[in-house]
Amino acid sequence: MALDDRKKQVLKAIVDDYVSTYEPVGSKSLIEKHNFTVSSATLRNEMAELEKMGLLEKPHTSAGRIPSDKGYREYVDSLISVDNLSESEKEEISARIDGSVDDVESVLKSATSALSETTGFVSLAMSPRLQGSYLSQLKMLMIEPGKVLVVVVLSAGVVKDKVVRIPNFLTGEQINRISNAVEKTLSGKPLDEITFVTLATSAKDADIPDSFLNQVLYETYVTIKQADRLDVYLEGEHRMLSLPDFSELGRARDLLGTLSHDGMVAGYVNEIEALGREEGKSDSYMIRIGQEIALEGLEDCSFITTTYKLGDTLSGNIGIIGPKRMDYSKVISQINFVRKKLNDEIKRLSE
Amino acid sequence: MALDDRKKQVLKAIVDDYVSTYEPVGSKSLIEKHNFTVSSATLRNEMAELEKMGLLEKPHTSAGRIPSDKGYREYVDSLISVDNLSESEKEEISARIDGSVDDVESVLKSATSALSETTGFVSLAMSPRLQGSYLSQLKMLMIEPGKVLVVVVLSAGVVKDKVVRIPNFLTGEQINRISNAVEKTLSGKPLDEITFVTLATSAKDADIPDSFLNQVLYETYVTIKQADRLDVYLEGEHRMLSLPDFSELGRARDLLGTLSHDGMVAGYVNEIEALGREEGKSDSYMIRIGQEIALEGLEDCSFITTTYKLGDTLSGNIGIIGPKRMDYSKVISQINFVRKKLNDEIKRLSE
DNA sequence: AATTAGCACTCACACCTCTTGAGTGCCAAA
DNA sequence: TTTGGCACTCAAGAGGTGTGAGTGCTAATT
Repeated sequence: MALDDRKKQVLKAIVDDYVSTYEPVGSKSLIEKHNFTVSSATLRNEMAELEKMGLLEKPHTSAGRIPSDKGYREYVDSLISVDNLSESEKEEISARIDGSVDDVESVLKSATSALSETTGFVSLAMSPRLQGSYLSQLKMLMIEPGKVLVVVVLSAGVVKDKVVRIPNFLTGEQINRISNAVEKTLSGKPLDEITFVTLATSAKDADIPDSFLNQVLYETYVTIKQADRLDVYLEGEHRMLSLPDFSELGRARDLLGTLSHDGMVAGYVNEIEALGREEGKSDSYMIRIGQEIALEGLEDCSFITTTYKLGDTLSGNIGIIGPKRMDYSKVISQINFVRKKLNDEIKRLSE
Repeated sequence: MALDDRKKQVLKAIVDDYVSTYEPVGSKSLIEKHNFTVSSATLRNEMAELEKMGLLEKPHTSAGRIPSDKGYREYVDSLISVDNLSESEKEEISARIDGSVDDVESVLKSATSALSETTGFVSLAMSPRLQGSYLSQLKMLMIEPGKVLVVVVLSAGVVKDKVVRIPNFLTGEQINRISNAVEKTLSGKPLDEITFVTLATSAKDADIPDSFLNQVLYETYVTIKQADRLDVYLEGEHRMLSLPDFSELGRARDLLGTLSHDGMVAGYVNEIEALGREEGKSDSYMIRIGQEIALEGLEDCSFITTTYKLGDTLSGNIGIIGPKRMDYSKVISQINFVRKKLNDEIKRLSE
C-alpha cells in the first residue's frame, strides 16, 4: 500500500485540517485551503481510494472524511515534521521547571504540570523503574520503642523509607545489629534478587531470637519491595472536559473513570516502554493511537510518552494522554523540550 | 421565621422527594407519596409560603418546587434524622479499611476510597494538622557525600523526612554534631516556634564554619517547615460525571477544574474546621451547602466533613464533596461510620 | 489514462410549529 | 382554614421542512 506523493499530501492536508477545525473535511474546503493544482473531483477520487485503503473514514454519507486510526498512524510515522517551539514557549516551560526545589520528585511534578499546562491535555509521569538497581545502604532509625524508620538507599542515590512496627522491647542497639548484618550481606545486590529468604539468612549472625527477628525482617522486606513500586502522577484530567472530543458526557466519564485507576495507566505505559525498548526506540518518543490502546474509554485518545534518565542506569517515563485528534508535531516538540529540561534538571541535582 | 409543624413536614417531604427523584416536586405528587391529610390546594398554599420565606424555589412557573440552599440548611439543621447503616454496608466499609497496611497514610487512603465508593461522590482526606505539635527528634543520616536524609520526628510519632544536599566535604561526624546540637536545644519546642534564627542559634556549639553550617541549617529548616504542610487527597472526581446534577458539561468542568487545585480545597476545609472549632462542634460533622461554599464551580455542591484523631493532640479531616441534592442522612451516617473505623484503626496502629 | 465538470442524491442539523401535561395562583364556596 | 374548580403557564417532546456541505458516478475533455 505504497502511497504516491499526492496521496501523502492529501492525507497530510486532511489530518492537519481536521485537527485544527474538528470538522470532517470535504474535497472543496481542501482545495480552498491548500493550493492543490487539481480539481475537487480528482481529490474526491483520491479520498475514495484513501478510504478504501483504510486511512480515512466517513462519519456518514454526506459528511467529509476524517482520518482513521490507521490514517493517524501513517501520519505520525511518515508525514509529520517535528517543528521547533517558539522561544516564548520554551521560556514558559523553562520557568515552570527551573524554579523547583531540589529533589527529583518535585522536579518530576513540575515537569508534569508544565506538560499538562502547555499541551492542554492530561500529563503523566512515572517514577523511575528501580528493578534493575541494587541496594546500597540499609539503615534503621529508632523512633520510639516499637517503632523504627527503615531507610533503603538504592544505587543512583534513590532513597525510600517507611516507619515500621517492631516488638516493643527490642533496643536500638539490637536494631543496629540487625541492620548492619543485613546491609553487610545484601548491599550491592540487585533488588530483584532480594527475597525474604536471602534477607533472613543475611541476618543470622545478628544474634536475636528468631521470632522477633522475623517480624523485623518481614517489615524490612516489605519496605524494600515497596521501594520499586511504580508510582504514577496524572495531572490535568479536568482539561479533557474542555475538548470537543469529549463533549459527550459518556465518553468523558469513561475516560476519567479509567484514568482514575492509576495502576492501569502505569501498567500500560510500562508495557509501551518495554515494547519500545525491544525495538530500540528507547531514546525517542513513543506513540499509541486510538484502538491501539487497550484501555476502556481511551478509544479516542493517544498516548505520547518519552523517557527521562536518572543517573546512568535508571529511567522513567513522562508523557501525555490527549485526544487522538491532536496537533502531533506541536505536542511532540513540547514533550521533547520538557524531557530535555527534565533530564538537565535531574542531572544538575545529582552533581 | 418559626416553622409550624406542618410546614416542617412539607419541607422535609419536598427535600426527600427531590433528592430521590431529581424532579421538581409538585403539590399533587406530594399528596400521593406522603399521607397528608389535607388537599393539594392547601399544600400549594403552604408551598407558596415556604417559597416566600426563601426555603423553596421554582425553576420556572409551571414546574414544581425545589429546595433552596436555605431550605437544605433548615433540613439538615433540624429536620434530619441520622439513621443507622445496614449491617451489610458496615461490613463493606469495614472490609475496605481493615485490610490496610500499617501506616497512618495508607489507612487514611483506604478510608478515603471507602468513602468515595460508598457515597458515590468525591471524598477527601487531609493530613493531620501539625502546627500544634512539637519537635521530638531530629536525625540526619548520611546517604553519600553531599547528601543527607533529614528525619524529623514530631510528637505523636509523626515522621517526616527529606533528602537534602549539603557541602560535599562535610563528614558524617560533623553532620552528627549539627543534628545533635539542634535536637538538644529544639526538641520539645512547638513547630511554630522554630524559625531559622532559633535553628541557627541552636547549632552554634557544633563548631562548624558558619557558611557551611548555614546551608545545612537552611535545608533542615525547610524540611521542618514542610512537615506541617497540609496534604489533601481527593478521590473519585470522575464519579461526579455520573450525577444528573453535573450532566451539563460546563458545570462539570468548572467543578473538576476547581477540585484540581488541591490547595484551594485544603484551605477551604481548614477554614470550615476552624469555624467548627470556634463553635465547639469539633467532634461532630460539619456541613456547607451550595452558595455557602466560596469556591467557584461548587455552587451546586455540599461539603460534609468530620474530624479524625491522631493521638491525643492531633487531628485531621475527612469528608465528601457531593451534589447539594443528596441524601444527607445516609451520607452523614456513612461518614460517621468511616470516621469511627478510621479512629479505631489509627488507635490500633499506635498501640 | 488521468482529470474534470456536472448532476442527482444523501443526510445531519437547524428551525418551526403544535401538542401535551404537570404544575401554578386565585377565587368562591364549605 | 380548607377545598374544589378553573384559567393560565411553560418546558419538553414530536413531527415536518429547508438548507447546505458533502458524496459518487458518468460523460466529456485533455
